[in-house]
Amino acid sequence: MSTAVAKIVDGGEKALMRRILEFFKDRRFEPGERLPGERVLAERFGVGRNALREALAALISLRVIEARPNSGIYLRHFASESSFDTLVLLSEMGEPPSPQEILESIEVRSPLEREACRLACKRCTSDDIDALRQILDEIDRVISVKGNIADLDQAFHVALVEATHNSVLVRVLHSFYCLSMERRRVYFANPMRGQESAKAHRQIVAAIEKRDAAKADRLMTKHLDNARVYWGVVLGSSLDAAGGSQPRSKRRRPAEDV
Amino acid sequence: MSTAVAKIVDGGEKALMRRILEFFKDRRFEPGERLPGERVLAERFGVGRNALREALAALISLRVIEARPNSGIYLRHFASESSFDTLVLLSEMGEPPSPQEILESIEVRSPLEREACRLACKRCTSDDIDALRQILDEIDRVISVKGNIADLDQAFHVALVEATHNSVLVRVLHSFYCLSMERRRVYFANPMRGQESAKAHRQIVAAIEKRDAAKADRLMTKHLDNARVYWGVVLGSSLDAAGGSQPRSKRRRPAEDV
DNA sequence: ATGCATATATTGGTGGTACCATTGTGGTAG
DNA sequence: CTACCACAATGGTACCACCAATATATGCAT
Repeated sequence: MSTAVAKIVDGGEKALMRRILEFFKDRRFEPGERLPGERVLAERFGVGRNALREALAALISLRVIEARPNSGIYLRHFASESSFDTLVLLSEMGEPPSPQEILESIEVRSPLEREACRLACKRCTSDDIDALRQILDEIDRVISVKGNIADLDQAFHVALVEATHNSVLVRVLHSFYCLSMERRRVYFANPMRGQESAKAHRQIVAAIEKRDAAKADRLMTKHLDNARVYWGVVLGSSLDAAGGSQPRSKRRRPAEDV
Repeated sequence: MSTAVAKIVDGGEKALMRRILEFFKDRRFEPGERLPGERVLAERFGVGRNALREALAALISLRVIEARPNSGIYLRHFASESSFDTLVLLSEMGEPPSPQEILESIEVRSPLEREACRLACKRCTSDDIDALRQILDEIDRVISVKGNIADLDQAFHVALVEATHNSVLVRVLHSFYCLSMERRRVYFANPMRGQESAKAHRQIVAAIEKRDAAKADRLMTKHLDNARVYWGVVLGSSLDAAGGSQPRSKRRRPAEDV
């Protein structure tokens, strides 16, 4: 859905933001460096100062740049200061994350989702469980007609994290889900993965319902590990052994574990 | 620093964004609801359409609203869809997070920082260690003159997470650090806490240097627990028993299970 | 009364201009 | 060399006119 929305909005601001960010990369602007004035930039990109300022406002809100009145626009430290949602926005406007960023994202998601499982075990209500079960049923239905459960998979994970009743965690993980939406769609193009996923989901929900945090954690770890390994292989990375989960005794390649 | 920067930028867009968000709250807009047109909003807030659109562009980039051409502006689902950085931006413009959000943030930070410790043990370079030690020395210097180490504390945590060489993790945690900057300053107003913190930092760095992930994790857990308990007490919450980590007496090892 | 076609109003998107307050700079007078 | 002042450049803001697309209203013809 977020993609569909993005398509709607796309015609506007975001294309310009992308061009601006590419401009930064091309020109090798250093963090802290002052970049051309608004009027110059507007002319350079062939847009009015108005449209440019809107794009800059968005970039400011994402902490990519900062504007100092009567001085200029300055590039912030890119990798560390700019918000994670910069990546989300970029991916929404068609700039796919790099393989590196994908694997890094999975690495960050894992401990968060595991924490979500543990918290859900502590705090979930029967309503939360109902919501999860409803999504599980819907997933089964879609699987039975060989549909793509990408959206429902995200809905499940959202519902799960909402069961933690921690709105900050919901927001953070929601950003991750948006970031990986395209990849999720590819992943679930294979219906078999949908079945695997559905099975794991049911087990996780059952563990949460029984308030068995250890089991829920273990199941989620395994569940996420599948995706991590999959993308590690697909992207041909060597990061796989450095994933977000701790050695679960077996299934760990000591190959490059430190 | 981010606060200082915010002060510089403050005069501009952000005040308007805050007013808009307050307007949403006051009017009890429901998610998905269409809100007044740009021209109406501009007049309502007594600003030009231009300034309003810049604020909207920022809110769009944070996924608080979405604009559909030839249709209107629509409010997105607030708690789950809007980005975590919305909170960061709000705090930068003087809207402090609620106690609830503070404790929730700590709850999310904890597993991330623990993961950062583990990853740093695997991947940190001697340069990373040097950077950390340099900050530690600087912290000692400031403590010796009874200064406030809030900024340095953040620098330490940033340097630590940078030692993971995971840029996504850096971005996410950086957002958290920005969000809690004001509180950190309050916390370290008491020099004793600075000393406690410095000691814990040294132990953590030592553990990381020895690649002892279990110990680093344990130390970080304890370190964060101090802050969690502190803020739980200060904010008078009952959430403390539900925090991201277990009671210290239980001495959890890295990923074990719980 | 119905139904289709046209006109109108409204939407967000964009470019342009003029102006403000502030600041940095550079030249000039002392 | 210093002090002062004028000027240029900055981002911040407002207002305007227009566009393309849409939803709504209108009106005409059947």
